[in-house]
Amino acid sequence: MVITRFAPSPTGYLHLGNARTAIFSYLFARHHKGKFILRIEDTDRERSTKEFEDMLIEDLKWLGLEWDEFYRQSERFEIYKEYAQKLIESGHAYPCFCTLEELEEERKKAEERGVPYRYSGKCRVLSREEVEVLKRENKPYTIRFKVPDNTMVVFEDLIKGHIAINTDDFGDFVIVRSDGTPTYNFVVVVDDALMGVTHVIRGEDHIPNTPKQILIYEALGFKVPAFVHLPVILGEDRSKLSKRHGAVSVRNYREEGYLPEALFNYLCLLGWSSPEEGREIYSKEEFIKIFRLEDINSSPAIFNKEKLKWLNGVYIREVVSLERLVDEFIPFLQKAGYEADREYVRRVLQSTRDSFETLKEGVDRLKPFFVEEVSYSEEAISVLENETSRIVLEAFLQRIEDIDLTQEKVKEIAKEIQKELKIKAKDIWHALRASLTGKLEGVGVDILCSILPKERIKKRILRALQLYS
RNA sequence: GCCCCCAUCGUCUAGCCAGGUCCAGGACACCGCCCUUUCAAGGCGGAGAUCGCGGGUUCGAAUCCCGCUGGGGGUGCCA
Repeated sequence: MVITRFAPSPTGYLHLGNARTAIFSYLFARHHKGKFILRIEDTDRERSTKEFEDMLIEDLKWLGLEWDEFYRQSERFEIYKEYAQKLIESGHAYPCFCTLEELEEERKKAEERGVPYRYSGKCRVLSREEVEVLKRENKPYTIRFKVPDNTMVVFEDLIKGHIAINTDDFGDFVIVRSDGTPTYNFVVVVDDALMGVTHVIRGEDHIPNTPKQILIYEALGFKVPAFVHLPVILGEDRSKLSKRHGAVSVRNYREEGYLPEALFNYLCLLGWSSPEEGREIYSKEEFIKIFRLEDINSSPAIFNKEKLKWLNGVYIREVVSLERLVDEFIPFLQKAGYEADREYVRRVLQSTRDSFETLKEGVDRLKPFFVEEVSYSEEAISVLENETSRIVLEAFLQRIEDIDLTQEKVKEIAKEIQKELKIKAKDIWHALRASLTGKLEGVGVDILCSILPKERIKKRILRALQLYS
């Protein structure tokens, strides 16, 4: 059975790159009817917080991911301790009493001489007696993994292919900190092995860690899983997507009014392309059905907000159901301080959902449907100040009195006014638009009139008349 | 510095593994036209890549090989 996992550390909001990694892991597991695990990697107690963990989980759920098992590394320290002990006993690891300062010194020296830095292995040769003495003196120590000299560690990455790295490139590394907490490269192996993870899917920034981990798998007698290193997501300037590129967390996009399905879909399109050439819109279920690792591109992709936005627009106007759209839209309305009953919102969106690309943009564009009174732009005011506008508005008011306003009816009335009063169509619509929306651009006036309660229409026109004619 | 990864329109990509059907296809963005009461949306069309560069191999290379360059990542008692 295929088992994959997503293993974020709760040190910030869910990053787009991580979200994509999670999605691919999830899709791969579901495609193979396997298991998907969520594991919180909070071994770094300094930087990890419960708040971020909660946010991470919330955002993952919002994206539509569900997991079959959940773990938190901070609750598994006993297990790691046990395996660290095993490694020491089998001679694969040893205590290291070097201080941070000593190591810094070594590093600096290496740099000065222009040679790649590796831990010297000073403590590797300490005798059992020396270790006992130092321990008795209560000297703090880390535990280091003993890395064999000049050995090629080789693995077949399912995306990158054959990768070979020489152990001399890294040297003995720390697996347990001096405060007793285990480090990433060590716990990730213990957990993946114990949890039966078959495919380790993660960002390519982990490639250099992989040989270290393979060495631990082997030392512990665990089966080495398959590795899948996803290309990273880059910002416009081709450097790794990060905070300085602006909105980079799932949360940001959620708050901007992006639909989870659209973000999910877009993230999948970064680096993955459908075997059905040309098709880009897929539901989660469809993705699960056709997702294959072979279709993942091995080069990094630049995140393009424009395309995400376009895709979100596609979802808003034609993919999600009206009811879902209403559900998603209402919180944004409320946040903007507008109130409206569900049925009204439903009617508004039914005829306007094809004209905006994010929910936030939608709220802005549909303002005239939800506010009591509008405020006028300079251009709108200058239109309203025209004599023609006054005539149009008065004529319109007169004619809507006993009529049930539909889009067609509004157009009819406009035509009547055009004919009878010899006023250009453009001027009629301009006047109506200016008085009803306070602007010269936006939703169709006929649509607005067919949905906005007549009392409000009258009130707005009257007010415009009062103020500017 | 050292190690590793990557390289097709501005961007995401198809094609590359199994060389000819590719003077390179699609999507976003861009430009133009149409629709139209405005702005969007939509429809139609256009421009945009000598496939990073240089060598090979071959009758033939985006596709195979070598070198170079460029970009990215890693180089932690972070993950």
